[in-house]
Parts: sequence; C-alpha cells; structure tokens
Amino acid sequence: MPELPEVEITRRGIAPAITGGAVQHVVVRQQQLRWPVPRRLGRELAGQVIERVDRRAKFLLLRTASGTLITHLGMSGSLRILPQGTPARPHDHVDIAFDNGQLLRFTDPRRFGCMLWTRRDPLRHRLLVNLGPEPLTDGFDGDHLFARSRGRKVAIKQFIMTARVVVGVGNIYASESLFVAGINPKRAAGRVGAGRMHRLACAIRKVLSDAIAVGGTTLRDFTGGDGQPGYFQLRLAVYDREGLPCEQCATPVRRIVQGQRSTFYCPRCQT
DNA sequence: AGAGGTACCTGGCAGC
DNA sequence: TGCTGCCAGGTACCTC
Repeated sequence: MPELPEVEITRRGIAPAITGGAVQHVVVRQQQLRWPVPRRLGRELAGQVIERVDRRAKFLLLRTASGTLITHLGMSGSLRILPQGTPARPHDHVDIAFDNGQLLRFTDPRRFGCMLWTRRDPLRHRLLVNLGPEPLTDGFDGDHLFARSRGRKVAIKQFIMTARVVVGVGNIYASESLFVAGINPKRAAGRVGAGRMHRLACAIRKVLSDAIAVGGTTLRDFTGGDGQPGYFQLRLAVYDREGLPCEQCATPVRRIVQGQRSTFYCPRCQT
C-alpha cells in the first residue's frame, strides 16, 4: 500500500494525536511481522512520552526519551488513530494505548511491515544507516543521480528504486517520475546524461510532493493516519494504464516486467 | 561491486 | 459456486 507519500500522510495524521502523549500499554496480537516484534516492546514503551514522530525513507520513528519505535508499513500496512476500546479486526496486530484515551493501531494483512525498538540513535540502526538521501531535501539532485549511476548497467527504473541511491521511490512513483522526465525505464542508468538526470531528479521531487499535497494515491483501501481515506487520488499518468492512450501522444501505454515488478511507460514519449 | 533472483504473507480477482 | 493461478504498494538477503 504505502509509498513515501502515503507514509508521510500517515505521519502527519498520527503525529498530532500522539505527540506529547504517554503510552499506557501495548497489545501485541501477532508477533510475527517482517521481523518478530520484540517481547520487551510493551515494557519499554509503557509510561514513555512520544516526543516526536519522524520519518526516514518509509520508516516512521516514534521517539521517546528512552528509545525509539521504528516501524515500517511494508506493502499492506497502516497506522490509525482510534478510540480505545475499538474492537480488533483481523490483521490488527499491534495496539499502542495512550493515557488520553487514544489508540494507535497497526494493521497489516501481509505482515511485511515491522515494529522494532532501539535505545540508540535510530539513524544508526542497521535498517537506516545505509540509506541514500531523502528525495525532498537538499541532499538529492541530478548531480547525485548522475555521479552514482556512472558505469551502472542496471535499468534506470530499478536504479531509482534502490534505497542506497535515493529513498522513497516505490514502484508506482518510479514509473510516474520516468514518464514526467521522458526517460525510457529500460535505459541503462549509466547511459542517462547529466541533463536528463537533472530532469529526473526534478520529476521525482514533483511527483512525490504532488502526491503528498493531495493526500496520497488511493490504491485499494489506503487510509491516512487520521482514518480519512485518501480519496483525493492523484491522477496517475501511466501506472496501471496498460493499453490506455498516453495523455501526451495517445500511444497505448505499455506494461513490462523489470525485476519481477510491473513497469508502465509510453514507448513514444519516453526514450 | 554489481546483477539477479528468492523470500517473507494474505487477499482480491480473472478465468475456467 | 468454487477452484486455480496470478497479481499486488517493500526490501533484506542470498548466490553468482
């Protein structure tokens, strides 16, 4: 479900409800997520005040004075604020109850998400320490993409989905960004010139920030952290539009598979 | 070092 | 109606 915009929407949805709140107790119904939920999570969190809710890549960081909850929504996860006492439904794996009566509920049918705890600087955690720059901050631009891609034969689409290169570009927005930049997704990363890399970096920024501005892309049942469905669907130019006319030239949008993931592009506009 | 494939898991849907 | 097979937003980890 979530790409970076959806994770950011979730962060903005839950942060006002839980920042400054003290954790009353934690209920873990399903410990087997991507990695096991630590048994000590409830003990560590009980009584702690959430000082900030940060995001790094697609990880959400719930910071307290004694440690940080690191969570990821995987493919199908969501975090929502609910009133305490809301009955749990299937796949509601973790509840964090707050002393103000609120409940932060983690739901994840496919269980590719995670909930971990660290007492150390979370940015030095093994899952975060090797991540590339955030696409919406200053450390990311065309020069960075150009420098990192020289000599690389991997397809540009897979290159921009590599977390060590840049974080937060998932399967949907990779296709969309390449369409905006007019680059064929099959092109070797090392054979995209500096000017086009600049355009690509701009396209990634624009696609992601537009998606955040409209509340994420609605796919199936995505809902933001405030429980409001992401109804304001960003119109996607190519993703999931196989055979439909390109909005620029009317050529049918093509679907291919790269690295076992679907890619959509216009064979005429993207070279 | 880089490229490519596998693994984790469930649900929805098309096709028969 | 019910079965089978395929597809899905992510990413760590394995081998070659």
